[in-house]
Amino acid sequence: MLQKQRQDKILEGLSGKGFLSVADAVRSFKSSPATVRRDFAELSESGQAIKVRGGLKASPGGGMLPFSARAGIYSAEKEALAKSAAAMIKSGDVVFIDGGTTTFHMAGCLPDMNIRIITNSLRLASALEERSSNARWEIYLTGGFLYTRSGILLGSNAQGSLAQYHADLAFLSASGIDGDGVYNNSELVVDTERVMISNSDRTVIMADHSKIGKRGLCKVCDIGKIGGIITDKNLDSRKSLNLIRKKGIEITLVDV
Amino acid sequence: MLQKQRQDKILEGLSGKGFLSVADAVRSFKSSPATVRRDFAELSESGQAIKVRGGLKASPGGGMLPFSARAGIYSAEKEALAKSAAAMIKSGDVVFIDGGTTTFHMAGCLPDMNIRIITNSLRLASALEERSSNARWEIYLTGGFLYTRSGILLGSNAQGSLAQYHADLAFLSASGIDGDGVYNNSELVVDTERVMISNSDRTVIMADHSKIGKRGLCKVCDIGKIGGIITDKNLDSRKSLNLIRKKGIEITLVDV
DNA sequence: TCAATTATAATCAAGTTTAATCATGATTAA
DNA sequence: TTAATCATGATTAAACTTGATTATAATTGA
Repeated sequence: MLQKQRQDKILEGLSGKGFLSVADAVRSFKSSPATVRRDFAELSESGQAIKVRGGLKASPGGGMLPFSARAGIYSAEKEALAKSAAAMIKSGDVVFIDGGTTTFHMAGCLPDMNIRIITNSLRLASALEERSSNARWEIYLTGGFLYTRSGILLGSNAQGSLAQYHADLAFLSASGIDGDGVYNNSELVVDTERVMISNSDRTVIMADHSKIGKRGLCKVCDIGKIGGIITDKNLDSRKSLNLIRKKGIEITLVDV
Repeated sequence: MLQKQRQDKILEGLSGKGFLSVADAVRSFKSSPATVRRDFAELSESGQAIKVRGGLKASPGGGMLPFSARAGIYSAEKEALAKSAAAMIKSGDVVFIDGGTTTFHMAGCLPDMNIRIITNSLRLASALEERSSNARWEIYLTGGFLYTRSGILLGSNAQGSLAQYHADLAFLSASGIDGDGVYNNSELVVDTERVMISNSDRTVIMADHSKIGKRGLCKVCDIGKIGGIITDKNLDSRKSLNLIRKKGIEITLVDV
């Protein structure tokens, strides 16, 4: 396996579990400990993860896969979720759109209305820019530090930028959601998401079925703060969903 | 098989898997390793993929910058000015880079050092992001309203973001420059440029020969505020340049 | 605490990959 | 036709990656 390929897979594994031991990596990649250590060292050097004794830890800004690696996952579902989310937007609305692959799909299906879009995703802004020549959109991007693997702007500057706006709707991704709260894997992402939630009238979580009933590294907010959830019908069990519904959250189930 | 055909197929394969090794490509296309490498190098040069040891990796943008960002921007002069500008940067520097096609070229030639780059150009940030996996850069983007024709962030939010930083060097484009001052054609652009100038130790204007001795709609600043000018040697007349030199501005003349 | 265990960093040789160079044949323009 | 340009494949020296080895450092548990 190519070196870079292996390193991307390491980051992928890391974003799921938060930690990867040298021994596990040796098994998964059939490489020698020396090679695994060198990979860990490089990823740590370049700030994409943190080397600790015995293995590699996800960095605080991590939990974010290389965008290209995630973009393909469940894309049919994500596309459907995005369509459903876009349908909630009315002319004149101001909307926050979070970074992440699910929300990214909204770029392709936002209605041609008078809307203002505020995002911290470089990718989303780029994609919107391409389509915007015919559309009546105003696009605002937050400032901040660019996390180059995910194309998201984060940090205090991003939060400060967001705090200057108020939106009718906020569309957020999540790595997990259950009857208790909403979760995501990166601390820094969570920080900006909290600002979006508190500065918008209604928050909608977009999460494909694989996220329902799961949790993640960081809790974004109590489930009560959420206005609605959009997910797809490919759920294994409706148990977690019913728990969420009991809390009075509006759930939109999408056919794929 | 034709070169173009082969490269298209390479990109096709890449979008599915994310990786293509030299060895695999040699098998699929029945070409020599040398040819495959040349193809990989070209695709990487043009930003459509990323060359890594052993093969080719899908670009983090999942594919592409906005088409307009790639098309018709290249020019040998701008490339040369950008190289000369990049050579001024030292490790540890904080640099402002203005939006504009000349400064955009710096994305391709910034040195692999520990530098922090602050820009209000979405295109530049996107281009930098694609190259940043190997480099030690920290990229900051200003917030603000996205001007979709130019991919630049402007407005009070952009100025406010910029005002929070201080840079060693600021690289600015201009639509004109003479013995009196520096000029640009958009008020909003000029507003952000003024913030860059006042918040940096040294301002360098990047302007090809056609801009020397010209003016523009808005005056950005007095010529005295400028630290240096980078231009090319294809000047018709050195008269304006001498006027500028008399004011004590350092002028870098670049061969094309 | 100390010794046993485990993890790491440094070094080296073997194996790969790469960039640079050149020669060849195809294509195009003068 | 001739010259010029270009894509291609072969060759080779240099650069890089890898796994093994070994000495050093950190952790563990009695």
